[in-house]
Amino acid sequence: MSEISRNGVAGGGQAGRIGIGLELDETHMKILEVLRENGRISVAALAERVGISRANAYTRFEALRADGAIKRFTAEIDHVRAGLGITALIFVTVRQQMWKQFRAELARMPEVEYCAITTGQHDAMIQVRVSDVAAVHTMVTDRLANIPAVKATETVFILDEVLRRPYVLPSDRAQARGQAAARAASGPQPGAQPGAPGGAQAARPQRRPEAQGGDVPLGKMRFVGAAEGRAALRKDG
Amino acid sequence: MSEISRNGVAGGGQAGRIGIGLELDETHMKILEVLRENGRISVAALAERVGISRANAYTRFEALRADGAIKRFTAEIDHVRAGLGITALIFVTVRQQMWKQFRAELARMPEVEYCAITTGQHDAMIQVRVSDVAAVHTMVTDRLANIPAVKATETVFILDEVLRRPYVLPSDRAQARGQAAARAASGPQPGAQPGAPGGAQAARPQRRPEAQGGDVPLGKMRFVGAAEGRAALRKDG
DNA sequence: GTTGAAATTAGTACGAA
DNA sequence: TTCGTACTAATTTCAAC
Repeated sequence: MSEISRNGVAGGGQAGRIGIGLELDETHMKILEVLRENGRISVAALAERVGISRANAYTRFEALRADGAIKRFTAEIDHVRAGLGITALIFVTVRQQMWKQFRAELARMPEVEYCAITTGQHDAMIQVRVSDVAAVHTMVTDRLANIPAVKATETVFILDEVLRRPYVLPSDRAQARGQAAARAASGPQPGAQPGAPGGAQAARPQRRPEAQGGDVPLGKMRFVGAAEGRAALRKDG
Repeated sequence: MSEISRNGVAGGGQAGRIGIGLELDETHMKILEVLRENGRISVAALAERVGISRANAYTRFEALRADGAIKRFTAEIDHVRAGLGITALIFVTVRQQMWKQFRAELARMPEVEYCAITTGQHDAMIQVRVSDVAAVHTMVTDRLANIPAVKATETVFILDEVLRRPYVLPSDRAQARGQAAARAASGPQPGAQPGAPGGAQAARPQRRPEAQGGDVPLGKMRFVGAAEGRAALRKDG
């Protein structure tokens, strides 16, 4: 189990939760959508936007929080303004049976913002934010190199973060499918507004765009599977 | 300019902001730290935790928001509970001079949660969240393959998200450095609390841990530079 | 930049549909 | 379950210091 799944809520008290919890209906999803785009909205305003009563909104809000469907509320910071203008991805190959140590060491590195275990050539990807490129070098050669669990690393720099979206819920999907189908009929629309949330009340046809013939030869697409024994390694972390 | 830097605040009105904006002092940083771990805290409680008056907290809070240092407030959702249990990373090689189109198409794919332009073998990394593995396949072969800008892709699956931290501010760094130095003197402390925010008032010695002899041969560490002409390509997106 | 008081709003508890 | 209302507590705003 990951740290994320173990302690979903920072500072919250509902640790060790197991089981499916509550079933999320469409109203729950609407609440999550609103909360993702504006985490500081008042419950009263939330109720109005979702179209339910205030009391109901309070009940569902608390349920989502307690259930863990909402893990936490956070402010997205402009890292450049905060003095951490350099972002890098470090792909790490981890020595077998040493995941636990790797994770423990990760927890001690505050410059690590995100870490995921992946299939493919490497075992994990970590994202770090630091003040300058020298700090990346220090991070990799001094900090990561001192972890016995780390077998090898590969570092790339992030030049630009094009997109970071909070609109990732199944309901968006249906909407996009409809838009895509419409586009397929009417041609491209370059001026589309990517992040505009206004479509919450819009109709969401469920048509799916059919395959239209690719520009990329399928041979150039690689799906990279897990390295040997990766699945087993997940358990001991 | 990326979408992120162009429209920092979702739904906000302060678009098109240029320039350095306000200088962030230590109090601003404290505010950001608190807000990252609890985006729904009241300004009154925030003032108390930071150790300033309410009026001051309101002023600074608004300044940070208007300046764009706080881009938005959002709720972190448990994607598994929300029905999007599969996360994948797709590394994309983009055809030169077609970044603009690539970005426009990305904006139409709601399953894309994050996209960054990187140095290294590929040009961009996108993170997608979908309901099942088949959807990843569909996404890559049907959606991405139809974008002329996409030359090639490589897909890996995320097996587990070990860490997602909101505690990424320069002030954390000094604290961690002090901890690291202390550890170097007193031995490892496996039971350390990674995400515990309580250390806000703690002393932050600025000592840096010196290099202690690596376990990883330096030859196994790769820093991957930008592909040819990448810097130029950034401008036209 | 701080404190204190007024106005507004948020959160809670209840009965009714 | 959900809604509507009334009640209590808290927050935000605005003033003077």
